[in-house]
Amino acid sequence: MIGAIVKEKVVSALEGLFNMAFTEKDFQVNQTKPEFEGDYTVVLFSLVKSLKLSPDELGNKLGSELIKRSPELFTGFNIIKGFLNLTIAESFWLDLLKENYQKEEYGKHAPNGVKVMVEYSSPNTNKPLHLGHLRNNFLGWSIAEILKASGNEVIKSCIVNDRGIHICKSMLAWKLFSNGATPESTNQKGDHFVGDYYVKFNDAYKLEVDALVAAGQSKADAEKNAPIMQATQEMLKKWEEGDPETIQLWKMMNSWVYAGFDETYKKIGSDFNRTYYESETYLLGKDTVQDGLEKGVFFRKDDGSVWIDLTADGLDEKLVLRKDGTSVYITQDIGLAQDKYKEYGIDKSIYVIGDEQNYHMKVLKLICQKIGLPYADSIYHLSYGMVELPTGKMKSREGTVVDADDIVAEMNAIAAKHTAELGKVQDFAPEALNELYDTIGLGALKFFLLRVDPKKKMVFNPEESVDFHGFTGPFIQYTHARIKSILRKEKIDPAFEGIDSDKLFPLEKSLLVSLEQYEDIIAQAASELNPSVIAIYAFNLAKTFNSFYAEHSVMQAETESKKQLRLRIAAMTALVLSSSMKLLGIRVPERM
RNA sequence: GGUCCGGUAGCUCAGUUGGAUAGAGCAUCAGCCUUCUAAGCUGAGGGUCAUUGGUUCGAAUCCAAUCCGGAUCACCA
Repeated sequence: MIGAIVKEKVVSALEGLFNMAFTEKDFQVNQTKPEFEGDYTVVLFSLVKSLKLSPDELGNKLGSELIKRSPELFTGFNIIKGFLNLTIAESFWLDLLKENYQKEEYGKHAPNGVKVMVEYSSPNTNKPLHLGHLRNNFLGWSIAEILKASGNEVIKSCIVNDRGIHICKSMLAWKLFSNGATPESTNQKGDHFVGDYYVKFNDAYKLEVDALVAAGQSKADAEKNAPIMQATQEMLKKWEEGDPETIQLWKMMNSWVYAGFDETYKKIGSDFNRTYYESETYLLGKDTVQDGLEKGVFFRKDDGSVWIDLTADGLDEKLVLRKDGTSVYITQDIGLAQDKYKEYGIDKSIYVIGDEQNYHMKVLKLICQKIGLPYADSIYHLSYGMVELPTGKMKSREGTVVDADDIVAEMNAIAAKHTAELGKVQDFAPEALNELYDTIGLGALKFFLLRVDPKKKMVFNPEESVDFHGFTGPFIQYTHARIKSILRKEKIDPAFEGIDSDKLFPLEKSLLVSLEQYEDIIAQAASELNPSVIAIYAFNLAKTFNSFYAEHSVMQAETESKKQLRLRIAAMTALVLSSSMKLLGIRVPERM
């Protein structure tokens, strides 16, 4: 905000001085580096040339003019090597503090009337969630919150991949190997239970393939001819024909999985306003293809299959309907994109999907544009990188996946261990302790997965990643708890009026400058669709507060005025820490 | 091979869209708990920003080429 105000002021000062038009793009305004005096800096180089002045001359003119025009905002300036460093009036920072130190909604933007759908999570019903899914869920949830905070109306959606050959694999394995076992009978979480049968299928399949290869078949033939695979194909056919027995088995196993997912979602805090099931959407989009054929968007090949030619866009030809008239992956995505519009009238659509689908999403957007979907230009693929282990990629076949439920439980256990060692909350009741472990453990995990740029792949080291010191969630939570401890002991006097007369110490000022930026940070995170912007901001704010905390006492402040000032700064810092962590889906405790 | 993404300290990552002496955390070393919570604070060491060339007042950032890593280019989803 203040950055924008400074720019505005500079533009009008320049126009007044030189009697010509300027825009905010003609120069840059940055925060002044700590080693120089001042708060915000105008970079003069880009103006020097056109105005034919030396940087010093221009700086002096501009600096004086700014102070002359806005003495209430600018109180001083200096020029160093082409940089005009401006000092902002203390009253500006103090007013900001006075107005906002207890405003819950501080930093949030007014509604902008834009409706956006965020689709995320999108699980398969044949295996439990793993670490990669967690990154997806945390990203999606956080992006939705950030968009809300920046004024958008947000609909969180989820598409469940509940049909297809892979689902039939676990169904068949259950039929063959379970002897009627259920999650209840084995005391297992439903998604893990079903996931185990998916693994059992693959084991059995591999044995059959090996046997056929040993008997002289080629690998490709063996993979096709393995009896268990053929039985699976048969089952998929039955499912598509609506065979009651198959459908019933499918429903039963899905219900197990959903029960497991619900538990995990509840634990990690994911929720959705609208859930789509692929079993209900997989036939969508065929009409659109017919339509597009007539309009010439698609074309039919001799064998009857339907394609779109994207070579002009630098891509290939892409199939949208098989020769037998059945649809493919992209077909239903086209249909679903239209349904979303019909149901909600959305202006934007964000898909949180891994970067291995960059090509697919590019094709989807192009097709939506060509068939004239109203919001097609605002389809955005929030593409995120894989989560890898120090040993390399996670591979389910090699048992190197980090299971979501396991890692959440492990983080809780570590939180419990640290908390016990520190011994600060021994008076907590057991339920309160468990809640605290949840808050800290999950906070550490979420922060770890959200603090890096989504599009980058990341390494998760089970040993090092669970650190609770430094650039972590618990560090910020701890800072919040520290502040709350002060505020429990010393109350703010809301009627106190005499704060203005005091000169701010550098760390007091730094905190206020940081707090002032919160609104801009939300806007930046929303426009970049990047929660790490928030994470980095919250960390820096907490760090500044901790330095302040070590340097200055709140309760033993030099004067009553200083005490009231610092209490307000502390309260507002706690507020913004809590608010920004909430945008990441992370709770902050009162004590820890 | 085509397309896209990435390469910054021993490790994991920032770098405000071209600005001041490239910054954090972890790890290492040295200090700080009779004073508001030490999950903290202060300081030190650690860099050919993959390489080469170009653009200009000025490049980690923009352009070109090269090297390395990854993803993708299915009538799977």
